[in-house]
Amino acid sequence: MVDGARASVKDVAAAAGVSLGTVSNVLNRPDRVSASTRARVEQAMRDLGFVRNESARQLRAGSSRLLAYVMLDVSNPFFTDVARGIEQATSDRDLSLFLCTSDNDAAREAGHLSRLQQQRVQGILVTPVDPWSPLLDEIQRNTPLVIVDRTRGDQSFCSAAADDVEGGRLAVEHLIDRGHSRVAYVGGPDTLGQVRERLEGGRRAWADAGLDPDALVHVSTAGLNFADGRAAGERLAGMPSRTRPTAAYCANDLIALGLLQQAILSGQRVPEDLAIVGFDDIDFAAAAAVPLTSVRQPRRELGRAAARLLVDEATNPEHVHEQLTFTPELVARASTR
Amino acid sequence: MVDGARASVKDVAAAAGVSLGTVSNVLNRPDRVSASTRARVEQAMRDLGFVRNESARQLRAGSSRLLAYVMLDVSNPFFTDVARGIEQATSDRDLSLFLCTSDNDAAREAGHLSRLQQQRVQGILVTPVDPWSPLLDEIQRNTPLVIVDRTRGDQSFCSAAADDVEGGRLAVEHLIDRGHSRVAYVGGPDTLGQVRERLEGGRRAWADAGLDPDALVHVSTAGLNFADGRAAGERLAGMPSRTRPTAAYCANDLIALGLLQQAILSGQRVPEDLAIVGFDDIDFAAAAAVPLTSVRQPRRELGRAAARLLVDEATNPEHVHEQLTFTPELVARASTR
DNA sequence: CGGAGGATTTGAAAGGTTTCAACCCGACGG
DNA sequence: CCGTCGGGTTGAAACCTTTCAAATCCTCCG
Repeated sequence: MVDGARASVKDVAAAAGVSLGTVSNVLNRPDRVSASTRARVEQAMRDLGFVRNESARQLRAGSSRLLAYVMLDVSNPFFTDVARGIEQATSDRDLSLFLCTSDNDAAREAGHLSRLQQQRVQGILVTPVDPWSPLLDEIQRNTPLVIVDRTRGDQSFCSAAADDVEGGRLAVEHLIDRGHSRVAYVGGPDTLGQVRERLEGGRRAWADAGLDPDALVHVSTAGLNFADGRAAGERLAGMPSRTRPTAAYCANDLIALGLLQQAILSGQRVPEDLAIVGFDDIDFAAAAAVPLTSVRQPRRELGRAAARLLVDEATNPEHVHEQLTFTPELVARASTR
Repeated sequence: MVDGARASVKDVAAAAGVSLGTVSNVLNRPDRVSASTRARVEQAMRDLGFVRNESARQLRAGSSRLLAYVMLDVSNPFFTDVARGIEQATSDRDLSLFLCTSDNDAAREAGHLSRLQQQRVQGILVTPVDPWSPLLDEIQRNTPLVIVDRTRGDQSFCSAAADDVEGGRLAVEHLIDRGHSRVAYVGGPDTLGQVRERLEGGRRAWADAGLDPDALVHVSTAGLNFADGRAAGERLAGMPSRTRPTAAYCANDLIALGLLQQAILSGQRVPEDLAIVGFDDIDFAAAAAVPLTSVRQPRRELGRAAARLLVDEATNPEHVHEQLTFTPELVARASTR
């Protein structure tokens, strides 16, 4: 209805013929102002196209209704599902959620974290590139922060994550049950704690079954994407058939799907020639042409729980850090049947 | 290094023994302050753990360095790819990008838009639930706004989108070339302009080839997801084989993938029994077990272009709205071969 | 008709930063 | 030795809201 310069409460007050305080009351405690005045003020707001200036509000009131989730990789459906879980838990409480993406880059992550801190957001959820980064401690001095899908061993942060060791155990036990005795673990880089833990769990199951440790080979990949899975598939296919693993346990579903595609392209049958287990159970896993056996993490629930922890940390003065661990679950499908 | 109460410029000034204005200069025009003073101030900042209050900065300075993209559906890789394109274009200019997700819900979209407006973000990119919503016009009165992956017919907004009619034509021409004469268009709901346009293009190709209009059947779905694709697959499979289409052209890749899976599960061979064409060419399309023929949209480029338009709208006083249209391209793969 | 008490409304102060005109001071030219 | 110049520095004003104690208005009771 109007031009460039934005109307302020003052303008609205003038237009409605009331004082500044009354306009603010209409905005924040509408019950305290008489119906007729309120109507007049609201009309004036519409006429002038008034939009509350959140910066000023926040500056004075000192609180923001903003949460943020700094995600590692938007392109991985696992993280977008977690984000939806978070959103579910926050929309009830009329908090709004902003998503940022670090794209696995520590510098970008740092940039986002520091901007969020400057914005004085209520709290931050983050799946960090490196959970041990001292930057996280620094942020937490001012801003509630919860780690998602990762943990530190100590009690220094709230976190919500799945038990990766247990997940690895489930995956490999399943393959052992299916009679496999030469298995590849496909994943990397080893700098990721998660990649190591998922392997560790697998190794334990392997050892418990009394199998030859050397028959569980680690095929290391550069990252955790599709393309990495395909590349690993080629390497696997290149192995002499005597020593070639009959099953692959992958550090996540993207890798598993890449591997699956490569296997099919090169004429292998899944699961007869190569059984495949993924990790995360993203929707695309069930929907793959050979539906993928995968270790399911409760992604939505992970997000919801993390959001709850954050809200508690932000609002409850007696908050103590809590490390939630979710138990994963094996979903058997055609790729190992 | 310190406790609850946050240090302000004033505290820093006191600690460093300088005036308030000098601290601000260190922050904003470091060249104007002598090296020794600057060092002293910076040390004080570190000691006190000073974090600039962005609300106050923005309130006074009047400008924010924030952009936001309100996306329709985080779970659709198409949109996350667009988001990455946007991010590419913005990170150069030290703008930071926040992502919001409307999840196809007009009310949530409205909430996000209005909050962003209140935050006085520099500009908003949005893939709206309904491009004709008057809310968009209202927002644009105050805040630069660019429509992504949709357009209005008129000149009222900047937008960047692909030519959906042309895409539909490509898809159907391809199927005609492959000898199909009974084709299903799978997609919905029809309230989406995009769903209609992609069909429209297909119809034109169909008509140009002089084929019977009734042989291009519209299998309508409730939404554009995986599950919708599977459901459509079941309906297709239930048709008597005489009239059953030999090919499906899907409104997007998620539907196509769902359909593909359903087809394979029910024992059909793709493409022999059912050829499938998708739309968008998301990464999962190429990686499906039967790699999917799809109409590629330049997703990253779409994002980048939209971001450029937005920056221009936000900074160039002589800005005129521009509607960018990208030409899609057919990528033929095994699912139609 | 006076006054009590509750419902409304008012207006100034405060919140942390940036901006900008004014000020200070040492150096340099004359 | 004076005047000027310019780099550094200062401090008050301004940005827009919210908050809160104080003022005002009404209604009702005695």
